[in-house]
Amino acid sequence: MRIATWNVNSLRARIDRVADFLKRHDVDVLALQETKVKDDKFPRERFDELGYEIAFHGLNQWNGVAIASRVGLQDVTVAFPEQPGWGDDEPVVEARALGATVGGGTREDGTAVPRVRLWSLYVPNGREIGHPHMDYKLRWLHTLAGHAGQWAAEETPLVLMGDFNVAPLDTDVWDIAAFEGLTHVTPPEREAFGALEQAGLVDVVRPHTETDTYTYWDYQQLRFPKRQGMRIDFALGSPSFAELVTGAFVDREERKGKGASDHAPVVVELGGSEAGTRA
DNA sequence: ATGGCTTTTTATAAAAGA
Repeated sequence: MRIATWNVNSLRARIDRVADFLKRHDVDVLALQETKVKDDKFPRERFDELGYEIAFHGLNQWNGVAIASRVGLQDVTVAFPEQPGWGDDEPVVEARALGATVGGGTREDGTAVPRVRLWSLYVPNGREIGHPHMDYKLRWLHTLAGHAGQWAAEETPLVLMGDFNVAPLDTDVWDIAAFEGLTHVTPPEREAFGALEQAGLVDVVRPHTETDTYTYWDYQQLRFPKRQGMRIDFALGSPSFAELVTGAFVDREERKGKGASDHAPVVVELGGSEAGTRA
């Protein structure tokens, strides 16, 4: 079974790329972020045609998350408990978190599909050090981490996937010196990301990738051809999920060409359960 | 050079991204 996550930076602008990606890599489940589409304009027909069930949540042109699955899609949850909102007087809980349970059935060939509890997450950017959005980002991550331990203790393997907007290691950016005074690499952000790891989650992709593997390259300054990127998109799994993982990669090809998102998809390969392993 | 790119909107300038 293959599960992927991708910040598409507008789903409607890239729906053909998404369809090609699903086919090319034989992806069973895809978590999307920054769909930038309100629910009433979501291109659900495209997923129907491709044979995927789809859950989505978008309030306006900002943010937006979705989960597509061709191995079942159940118990969809919009937002996590106590998810912080954004705004002065009446904070709005933005479209940044969508949970669903996928898999759990049997394939046509009789092999078992692992059952997985999945969250598609789009962590607030933070904007600038000292900006209220940074406080929002930190509260958002710490609140999420406050629930992660309990979720990870459930029987169903858990994975939090998405754009975390934090580069946990200095080597996760192309030049740490160039990030002096900028967001994504500050100690408070790394601590907030670390809280998820302290809750028992592990990065299931890093062990399968090179140190200089990135998931994001700025549209400006020719960052992609210069290989000047950031690793900020992750799949954090519970121990039981991590045991299922047999491989992972970043699809760098998706960042190439006209009409690419500034993020590349991250793909996680799962082996079968005891009941059967897919060939 | 207070930008350089890309997307959205009941647009056509401003916000957001990172």
